[in-house]
Amino acid sequence: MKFFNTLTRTKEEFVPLKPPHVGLYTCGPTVYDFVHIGNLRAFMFDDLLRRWLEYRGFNVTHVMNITDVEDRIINKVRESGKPLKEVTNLYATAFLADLDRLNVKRAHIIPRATEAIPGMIAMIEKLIAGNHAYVSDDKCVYYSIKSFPEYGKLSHRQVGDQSTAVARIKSDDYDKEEMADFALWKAWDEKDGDVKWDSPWGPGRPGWHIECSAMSIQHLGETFDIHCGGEDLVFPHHEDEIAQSEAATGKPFVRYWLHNAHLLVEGKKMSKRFNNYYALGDLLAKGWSGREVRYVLLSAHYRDPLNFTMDGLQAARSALQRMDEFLLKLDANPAGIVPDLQSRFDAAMDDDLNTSAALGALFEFIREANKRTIAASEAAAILATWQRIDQVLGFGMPVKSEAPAEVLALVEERQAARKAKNFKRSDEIRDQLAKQRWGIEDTPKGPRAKRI
RNA sequence: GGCGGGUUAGCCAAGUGGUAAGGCGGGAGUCUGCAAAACUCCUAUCGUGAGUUCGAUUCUCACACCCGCCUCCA
Repeated sequence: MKFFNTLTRTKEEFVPLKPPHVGLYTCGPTVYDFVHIGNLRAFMFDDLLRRWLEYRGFNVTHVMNITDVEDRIINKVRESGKPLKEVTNLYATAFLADLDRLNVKRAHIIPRATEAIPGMIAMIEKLIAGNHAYVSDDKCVYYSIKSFPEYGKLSHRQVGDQSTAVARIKSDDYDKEEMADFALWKAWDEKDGDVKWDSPWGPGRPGWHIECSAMSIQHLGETFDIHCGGEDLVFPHHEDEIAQSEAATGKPFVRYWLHNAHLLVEGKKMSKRFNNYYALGDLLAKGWSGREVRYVLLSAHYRDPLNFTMDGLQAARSALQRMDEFLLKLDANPAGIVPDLQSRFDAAMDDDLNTSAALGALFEFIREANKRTIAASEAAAILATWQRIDQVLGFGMPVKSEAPAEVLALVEERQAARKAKNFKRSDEIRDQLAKQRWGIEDTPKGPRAKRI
């Protein structure tokens, strides 16, 4: 099993620290608004990775944080006049519901930043004691980049490089020793209202990066296996996490860093301005299912930009119908050869989670299987394999819809009309059933009613 | 300006130093009373230019366009 590690920029064989255990930390949302389809791609990727590890027999501990204190949240609190908890609970609850609708597995542990502040303070104290951080005149605490020579190893950039934007930009807001230094603790300000916690440096709130260091270490240990996030988090967020964590513990922080690419919507950067900004709820309101969204999000490799389109959703709907059709008929029909479905699927996924190739293997299998008559014993084997694979893809197995008695009566009536060569009547009945979303297939074994 | 990613058929999207998976859509058939489902065939010289090579879509170098990061955005 190989994964592309951002740290080394190469595909590496994955070997956990303590097999079969795997510690997995994935960056969760900042709950200041409903998540959008781009955010969801990241969480889908986390889910895929976690499912693949479990499929491969690893015992995964999956931790995903919820960031419930941050500038934009504070803005929301101020604008709405509602307490912090109320604002963050609203969006956190909606977020988890979105995950459910996409059939994303819940992380085993979902810590919230505001519940982990003592741990963050302890870590900051450790950093100050080790001369990796300093308290400024404005009562903020900053991390000193120059105290960590390896800073930049994840994002592969040189700090202090005059060509970087960071070096060019002037900061009037904060009292940092060096531009690239980042806040570990932000002193309370009037505009923060009630949002504040006591600390050895006075009231304030934690900086953004420290929460992930504190919470991941608390739940997974000082060195753990995998840390994920969107590619935008590589710098500065994850770079800063490394700096804080390794300076505080003196140990390597994360062994494999995996980052997913962003997506485009209808070929363009997603933006409210382009009218192509979608939350999951927007798509569901248009009649798409979570399953269809899931399919689209899994159809491209996670490290490539994905073009999310309405046409793509339609294509996903058709593709899923093809799968369902195959599976639903399987027990009645059944398998020549269950060729290398499993091995091809496994090989594709082992190669840095190549879902496109994995889906390709599935469809090639469907075509081969559809060509032949399948014995019942083989049908059972196929279904068992498919169910195993679906533990990873998470589309769910199709459920046969049982037609109600009145539909079945019409089906029989139509069949009688056909026997009597009364095709006008039989077509009428078919049209009538179609209006009730029931389709008919005339098979050698007789008519089959199916949901359409 | 720095770093990174991308550019494959109408759309989406894998992949390989020896002329390119899969899905969707479209066209033509088989089957069917007609359909549906399924199956068969057709639907790409892999952004542009040059180089390396017996041979490149795949390697190298330019160029173009797109995208991400470079001040807390997945």
